[in-house]
Amino acid sequence: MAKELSTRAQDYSQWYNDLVLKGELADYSAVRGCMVIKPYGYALWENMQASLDKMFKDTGHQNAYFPLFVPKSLFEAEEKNAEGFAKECAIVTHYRLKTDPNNKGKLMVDPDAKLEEELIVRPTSEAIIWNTYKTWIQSYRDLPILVNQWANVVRWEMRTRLFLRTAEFLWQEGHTAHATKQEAIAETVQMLDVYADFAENWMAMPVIKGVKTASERFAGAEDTYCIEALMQDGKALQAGTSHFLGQNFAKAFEVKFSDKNNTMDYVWATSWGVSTRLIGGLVMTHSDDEGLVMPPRLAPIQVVIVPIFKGDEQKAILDEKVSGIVASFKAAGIRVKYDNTDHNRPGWKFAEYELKGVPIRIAVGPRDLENNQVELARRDTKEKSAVSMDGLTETVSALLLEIQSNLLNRAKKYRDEHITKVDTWDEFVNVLDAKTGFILAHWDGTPETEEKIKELTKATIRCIPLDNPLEDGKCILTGNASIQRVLFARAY
RNA sequence: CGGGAAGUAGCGCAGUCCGGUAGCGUACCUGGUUUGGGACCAGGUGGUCGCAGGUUCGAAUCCUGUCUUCCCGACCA
Repeated sequence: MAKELSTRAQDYSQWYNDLVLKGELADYSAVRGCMVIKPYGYALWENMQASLDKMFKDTGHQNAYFPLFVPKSLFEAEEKNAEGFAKECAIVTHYRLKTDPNNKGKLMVDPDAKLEEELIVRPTSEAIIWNTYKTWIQSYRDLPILVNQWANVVRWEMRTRLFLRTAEFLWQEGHTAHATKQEAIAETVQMLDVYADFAENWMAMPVIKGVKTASERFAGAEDTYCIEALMQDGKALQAGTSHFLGQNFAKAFEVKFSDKNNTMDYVWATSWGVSTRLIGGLVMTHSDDEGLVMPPRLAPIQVVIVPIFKGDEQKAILDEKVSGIVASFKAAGIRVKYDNTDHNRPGWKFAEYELKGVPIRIAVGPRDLENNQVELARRDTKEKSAVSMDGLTETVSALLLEIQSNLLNRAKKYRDEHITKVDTWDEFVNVLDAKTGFILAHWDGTPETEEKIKELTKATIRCIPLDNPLEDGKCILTGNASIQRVLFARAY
């Protein structure tokens, strides 16, 4: 029977959970705050990884892998970084269990197996990586180091949500070392551009590039650049960050190099990352009340073919005909699934693949064979049309591109309609509550005002957009002088 | 971590107040009829009621503890 979904209007949070669970992206697990990523969800992640990984390599980076555990003494070396993450760390204190003498069949932590030094399960890897880089770097000839790792990290969040905030999540973290400040800043900006490119052109999720204010900055960074996306409920999602770390980690870990003139200097650093949170962003950007909507470039299944038949004889004819179509699709690089299972009827399959967000559905039955055509349905607009079997691969390839760009345009239109310039406090509060979305408003530049606004409205400064025009104005809260508008929103 | 809700068959739920050995829908299996938007008929399989203690002749039900999840806050990518 029907898998009932909540609608966005009814209950946005429940709608999101329904899509993730019933669309079979992920499941809850027996572990607090940790989810099981199911094959369909993982296939999506693999497609994201593959695209990003290629972009990293095209910009000169290599993959490596560093340990899951960070000795406490290393973890605390960079003070601000340690402080920032201290409240959400999982810590390994023992290395052995033993059978509990007072409780048959149960295990207990062996008190004799206490570690000399606790190990922190990495919430991020700067510490262990910079401790390693120390041994890799002596001369300017060793620079730059351009390394990325695909890994899992653990942050003991108080409140978790599937993909958006889980205690363990998958991500990539790039960690680079440079001889000059300018080069490190250029790297930070370059990777931000890579993220923005990926978000817009693969995920079809428009983003605003910007710089975080001091209070929203990554712990241990000089500057945090970010991409901010807007979800359908009008809340912002930080989709990726790229940090200019200055010489903070080099100083904390004593990483120096000698330049051409044989003078010693600390190394300049960057780090940048995106996570499985992007999947949550993708879901909330495109999906509708019928289910997920996958952008073709990342969709695990781009085209599903549903045969319509009565009896084995018709099925055999269709199988034969469709196998040619499938081969042609595959040759053209199209990810296609032919669902000729007999235990679900066509109507069931239609609903199921809509829920899964497959961009294009092709239905083909005896009637179509007579007319040398198929029925083609697109997920983004729900339009159905009869198209010729001749040139079908080209038709489908072109339609996938069109759906990809339609999704981006649709999301961009929504996003642009939800960027509002306001000049007064009343307007600010009204827009935040009624219209929602991003708000461009003047701010006096002080952390105190930023904090006060957050307290009063739950809105935060998402970023100072990179291409921000300078413009004299008055802070919406204090009325003090301001030189530019900044981007506010309520956020995930 | 504070406030609220929940955990019973793969999934969605009833039963819990008032203790007596578990039920409905769906899914699944078998057979048949079906198949262009979530099929129908008949017959079946499947649960130590989240977990651990306790009270009792007897616990899904009462008591204590604990784990997980959802929603709203504080914290965060």
